[in-house]
Amino acid sequence: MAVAHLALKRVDNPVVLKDRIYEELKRAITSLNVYADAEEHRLDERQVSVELGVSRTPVREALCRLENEGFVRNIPRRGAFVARKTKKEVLEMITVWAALESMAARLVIENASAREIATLREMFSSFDEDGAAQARIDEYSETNVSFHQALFRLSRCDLLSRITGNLFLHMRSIRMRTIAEKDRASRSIIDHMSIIEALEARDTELAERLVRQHTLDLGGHVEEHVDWLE
Amino acid sequence: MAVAHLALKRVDNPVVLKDRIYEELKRAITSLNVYADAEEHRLDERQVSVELGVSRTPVREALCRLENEGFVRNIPRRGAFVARKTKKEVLEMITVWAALESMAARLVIENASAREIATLREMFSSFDEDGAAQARIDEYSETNVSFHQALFRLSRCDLLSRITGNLFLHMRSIRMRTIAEKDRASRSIIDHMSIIEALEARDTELAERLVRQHTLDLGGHVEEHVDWLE
DNA sequence: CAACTGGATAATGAATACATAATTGAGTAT
DNA sequence: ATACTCAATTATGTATTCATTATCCAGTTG
Repeated sequence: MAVAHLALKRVDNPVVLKDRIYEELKRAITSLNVYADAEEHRLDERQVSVELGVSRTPVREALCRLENEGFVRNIPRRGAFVARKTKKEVLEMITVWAALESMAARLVIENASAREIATLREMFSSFDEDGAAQARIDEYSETNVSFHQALFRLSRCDLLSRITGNLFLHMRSIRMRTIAEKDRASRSIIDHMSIIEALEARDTELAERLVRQHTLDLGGHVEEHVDWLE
Repeated sequence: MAVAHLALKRVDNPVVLKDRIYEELKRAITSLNVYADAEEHRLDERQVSVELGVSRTPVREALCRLENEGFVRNIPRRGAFVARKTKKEVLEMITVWAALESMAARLVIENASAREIATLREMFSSFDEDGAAQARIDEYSETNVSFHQALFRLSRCDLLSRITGNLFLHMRSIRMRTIAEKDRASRSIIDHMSIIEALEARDTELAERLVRQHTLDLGGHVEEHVDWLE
């Protein structure tokens, strides 16, 4: 009897409820603008479980994970709340980000091909004219995020990408506001071009310094101008 | 009736079972030498809950958190296992560590007093003679860890400390083995002294570079000599 | 005798039930 | 009328139960 040689793919781990709930809650939490209104966003376990059509158990496990990642704050006997970062915490996130991304820049120079680095430049090709970034600020903001994510991807270090992934989510609402402010976009695009040039020139020290400074500048901006964080 | 103005401290959150179980499991996991023997360490939910005298629910929540922090690997319908890092993952942890600690060095120079920096030097005072570190290798290893932790503490950045705290725990068993190897201790103490001198001189760029290189050297050592990681 | 099939067993994922603590509102007293 | 007390209600923390799935062993067949 001939054994059929089927091209079988390894079956992916059975997706469990708690993971899907985790994903869904994370999506929901990161898409609502936490800093827009003053009131606290409470996550009612029962309500969430009813809305998702599941019991409280997997919801609680998802909330545990989200709490550990800093998206949710759980107060015993009081319930779960969408976490709001203090200004100090935001500044610390930016500091960590600067540390990680400057290391990513080093690794990009070590590991990425000229072709790959060129893709970074191409991302900004449609913003060549003066003021284009400012004019299409939403679109530019997307590109901006993509640029930073690409930097981490090209570093070939999964852990860097993973840690930063959550930092990005935390920073999203904050970033959306700051990047939209006057004169930040044009400044930002100049920084990015300098970074790309340093990468192309394989100048490790320069690239590292530029990346770090670019992010720390954001920190300085937040420090000075953001007053809507406690 | 006069209202007494007592100096009241905010009452600490009621400690809940899942948190204590988390602490206890984390302690137990990080103290067993995962890389010593080949067999997988399985965490039986029922056994754990019976041993701790609680139900499975808080145990599961603790395991969720530990999984999220990378100490436990949960395979659906199979159970929880103590996570073993691959060589790639260890090298990535070291990379992240280098990134964070070199940033910490910058912040130490910004934020720490001369007195505080001096405490770093004092930590090594009892290892002054040549070979002392090598002779009392266990004691030196403790001091070594304390040094790095102190660096993060003096950076005044809680987030840096927190992220690194878990990295340290992950690295503990690995570090214990590598630091004990021939000639690593004396090399290590020289590095540390150079770092302290750079901090004392408030030479940001030098301190940053030395710290990064010290940690990346550990990475290089692991890359080259550690063959007991998959 | 070896290998495959099928059921028994055991453990995890999810749901439900129960206990405890916090909040809220009504009632009463000052 | 205001403020305090106490009880009812509600929601969280934990335990327990149920269901599904993976593993393992025995029986059967070639």
